[in-house]
Amino acid sequence: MSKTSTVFKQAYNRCLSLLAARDCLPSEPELGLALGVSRTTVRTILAHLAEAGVIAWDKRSKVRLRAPVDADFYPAEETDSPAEIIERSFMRRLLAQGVEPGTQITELELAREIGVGTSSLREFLIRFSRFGLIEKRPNSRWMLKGFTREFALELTEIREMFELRSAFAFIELAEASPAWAALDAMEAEHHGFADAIARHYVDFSELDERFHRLIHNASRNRFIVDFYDVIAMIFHYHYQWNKAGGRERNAVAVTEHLAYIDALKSRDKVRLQAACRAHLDSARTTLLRSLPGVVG
Amino acid sequence: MSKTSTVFKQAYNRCLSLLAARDCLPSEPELGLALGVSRTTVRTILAHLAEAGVIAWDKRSKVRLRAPVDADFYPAEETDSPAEIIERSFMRRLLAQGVEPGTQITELELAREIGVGTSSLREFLIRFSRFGLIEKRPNSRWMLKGFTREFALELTEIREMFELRSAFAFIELAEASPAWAALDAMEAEHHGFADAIARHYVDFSELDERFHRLIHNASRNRFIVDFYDVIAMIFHYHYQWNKAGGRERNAVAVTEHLAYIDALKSRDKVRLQAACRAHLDSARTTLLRSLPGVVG
DNA sequence: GTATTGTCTTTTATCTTAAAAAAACATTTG
DNA sequence: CAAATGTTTTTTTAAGATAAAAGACAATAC
Repeated sequence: MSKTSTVFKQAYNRCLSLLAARDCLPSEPELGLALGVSRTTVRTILAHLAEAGVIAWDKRSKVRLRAPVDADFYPAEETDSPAEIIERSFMRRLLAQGVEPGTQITELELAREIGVGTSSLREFLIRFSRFGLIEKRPNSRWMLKGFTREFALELTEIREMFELRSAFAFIELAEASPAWAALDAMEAEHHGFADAIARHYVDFSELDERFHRLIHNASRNRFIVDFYDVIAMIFHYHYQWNKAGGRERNAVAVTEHLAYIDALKSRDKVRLQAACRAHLDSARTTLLRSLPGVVG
Repeated sequence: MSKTSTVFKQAYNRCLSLLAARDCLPSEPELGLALGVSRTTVRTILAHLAEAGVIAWDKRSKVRLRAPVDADFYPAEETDSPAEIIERSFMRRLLAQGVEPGTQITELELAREIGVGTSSLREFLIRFSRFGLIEKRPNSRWMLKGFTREFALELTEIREMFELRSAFAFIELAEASPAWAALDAMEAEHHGFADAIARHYVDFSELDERFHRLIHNASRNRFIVDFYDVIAMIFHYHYQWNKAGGRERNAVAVTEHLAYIDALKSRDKVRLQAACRAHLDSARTTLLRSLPGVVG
């Protein structure tokens, strides 16, 4: 087969949502910008919308004929690209189901099980190998190393080095740096969470990631910034399937983040080191406790 | 087309070299181990050797009929896999010729220029992207970030963090650890270089890499160990095409390594920090000085 | 009976191909 | 004539095909 049309389908759905609130659509380049796709895809979308009777399209005029209904949207199963499907099912195997360290995997077999071509799977594995959880011997199979206690310790060791260094870089930023404004905005968001934590705790991981990325960006070092991808990936999937104690965990994290933000604003290195360490320590403890096979 | 037979050709050449010194060959599994290939490939090699009249092969007996001559060997152009060809030509563009930061590259065009298929090239670029020199926007091109001063500074910043930490981990190793014996052996090798540096300076980079990998391994952290791949790659190619001052550079490095080794053996943290820093500082200076467009 | 060889099966590396999506170029419209 | 639309070309994504290489199993030799 060939390239899937998931880009089109996702953008089509987004365009339908857009149409719920408007009665006409902007120019093709503008719409492309809004949907994050090329004009070629925009025109495909417009053609389909016209065919579905949602809009009347004639050159510059794209007028809504009727409000979009649920049946107009492409179902979720069709909007995921093979790359996304592979990532999710692979991470599920690795983190949710848990695999024995040393398990070997073959590209062909895994591709068949997930239902994608070998090339997509192969590219995913190559991309994924930088996370340190799999390894390949040339002309031979991939070896799963497993999400073990050792992995978690090695990961957090680097994370702590990088985050501490980034935090120190942060307080050296000029007063006028947009990072300080972003920090203020995040402080407000955290207070919002502290108030209504019970209702929103599932969404905290997104704020958590944005907060730590803001700090890491202050390092102005691509290796430090990129390494956060590893952490984000692990935390994203691991906690998604391991929600035990999520609520209390997040309440603690919000408090620690607020202390951390305070310390950053004080520009006091001793306070900062203490606040940062405190948060990283509790993050490590939480991660280790959630691992299978560890009594805690 | 299909998989290339470079594994066979390389192993065939190595087997011919082996035959120069022996008058018969060992069992198939043993030979496979010696050549680093599977028995399937061993049997292909034996069949070809027999056909070329180099050996007489009948079951367990593989007797040499004549000494291999130059014409028996596969030429160098045929023994490189597409993956190796891609790596070399890509690195040449990037480091030797130097590219403007921000240059965009298309997979298809580059594949045509190098003379390989798009999938091989694509896989290389994905693998290479972890080095922080290229970046990709989905459904669009790759962007070369260039081997700039910023890159060199970001790279050395991490390198210094990791190496210092590894060096401290090294002196905590048990007396019985094989790493100490390996360090002694390397010290001797360094003394060999110090004596005959003029003749061998081109080979120093190999010893340099082994030395630093020995230190990094003491960290027992896969992220630190893996990161040395980035450094090794950069140093390998960069100095290969930038030999100016190589001789003096290596003489200095040997002296610094010996001081570094001494400091490790003393297990004195203050001395170690000084020796390690001194070497890393001069490595950084050398790298920065060799960059184009920097006066120094 | 263990190591070696002979045979067969599976898997990887690589190229080719097809459709989707982007990008470039040409034409029209306000 | 600048911004939009119409058209064509190029490039990426994804799957499939094929020979090389690895791996597994059966048969043989010492």
